[in-house]
Amino acid sequence: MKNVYDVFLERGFIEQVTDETEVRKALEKPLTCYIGFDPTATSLHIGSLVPIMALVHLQRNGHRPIALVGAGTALIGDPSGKTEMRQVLSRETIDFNAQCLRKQFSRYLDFEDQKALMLNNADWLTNLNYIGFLRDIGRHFSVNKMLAAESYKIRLEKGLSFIEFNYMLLQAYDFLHLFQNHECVMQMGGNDQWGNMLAGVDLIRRIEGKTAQSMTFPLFTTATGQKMGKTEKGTIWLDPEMTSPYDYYQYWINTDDADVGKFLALFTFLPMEEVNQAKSLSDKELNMAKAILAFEATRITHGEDAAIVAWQASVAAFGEKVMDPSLMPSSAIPRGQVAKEASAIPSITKTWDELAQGIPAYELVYECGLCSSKGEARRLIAQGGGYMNDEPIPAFDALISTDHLDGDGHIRLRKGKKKYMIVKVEEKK
RNA sequence: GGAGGGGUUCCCGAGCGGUCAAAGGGAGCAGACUGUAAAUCUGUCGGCUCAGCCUACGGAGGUUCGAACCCUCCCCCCUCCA
Repeated sequence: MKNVYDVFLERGFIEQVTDETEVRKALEKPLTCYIGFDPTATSLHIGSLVPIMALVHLQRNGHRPIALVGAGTALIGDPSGKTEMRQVLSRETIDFNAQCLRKQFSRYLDFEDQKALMLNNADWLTNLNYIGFLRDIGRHFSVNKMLAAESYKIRLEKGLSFIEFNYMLLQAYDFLHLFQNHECVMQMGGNDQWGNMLAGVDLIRRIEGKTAQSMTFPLFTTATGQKMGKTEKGTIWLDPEMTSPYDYYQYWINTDDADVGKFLALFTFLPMEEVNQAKSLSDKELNMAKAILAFEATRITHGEDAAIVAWQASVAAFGEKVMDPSLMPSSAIPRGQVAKEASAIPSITKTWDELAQGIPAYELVYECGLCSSKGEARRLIAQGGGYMNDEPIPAFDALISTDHLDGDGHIRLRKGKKKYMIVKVEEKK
């Protein structure tokens, strides 16, 4: 079997490693490796997908991943690379979030028979005794060194409170705790965590006299320099209640050209030989590759059924697309003719009577959520960016009524090129 | 605790008594061009019952016909000193 290290390497997961040869060697045998996740919301978002995929790769290759929910450390807030102190969340909120994340992880990892573990650092951190902690752990840390750390630099200019300054000690302690109690010898995480992770490796060396390893992932931004998973609609969450599978799919299909290959490697399990095809694609074919990326990514997070519905909805909204069967054949995306299925396109329902009277276009555009204010809706339509059934809406106050229903009893509203909304009507009584 | 400097619209940042919903930039949105991408150019960019009105310049008061701009108190941030 291939060494996971090489899988990580060829798929672009690696930014820094403590010791490349040692890590590769260690990964020849099953080992335990952890990644921490912050329970700052009830769902993870696309930003956490790289670490999640890394855990899945580990498990698939016979290792034991630990997903560590940082309910304890979230009480402190990591100052690394942040310009300001983080909003402090209440204990209750954090605990609730931690519970939600547990469920979420089960979609990606198999927790049967301890094949993966999910732990919460509140279990050991909240019981620490202050004096004991200072004497056992605190004495191993040099303030001089910490002050020099890159991750604190920004904050030294703007102010760093003592509570945050301790974050590094706690994360290091986590690693030590997992090392001692769960034979965890490696930590992975985003590159912004490098300093905190090294602190853990260091602590293990000082206290246990043993070597642990860490590895960081690049912090991905899109080719346009945006953070992964942020759009004008807000964060792209992994929870289907918070971000619908259709929106999730659309996020991926809007990937920058330059990112398609990279993302296929990171966010799908397609074999690299097929992923590499993407590099030579352009125009229509590249768009197909984007559809495959979107489909596969949606499938991993929301399941195959949801992915198929999203793909059909996309076809319904943006037109027929027949998938070339030779393109990335490992993908489960349906090939050939695709049924158009509009049900995943967001919709609102009006009663027959309401619609029969006619509703001014800007009101309807606002009401269905395409625009966040009526003023914006007016401007949108006045500037020609509002469409009904693929025709520009002639005036902002043009009346939309039952006359505009199509054969399926739908009115399709569109904002710009990509944002669709369907207005349905209740059956006439 | 003391001295000084600050807090402006999503972000940065100008404004320092009326012409200020507030320059400029960034982000966002739309149009043109395209490939549901990028870049570029154009427009737009607080809300509404939209030629008018309402809400906004850390908070609360005050001066004034009129305040983001002046005064008082409070809160927060930064720098230096303890």
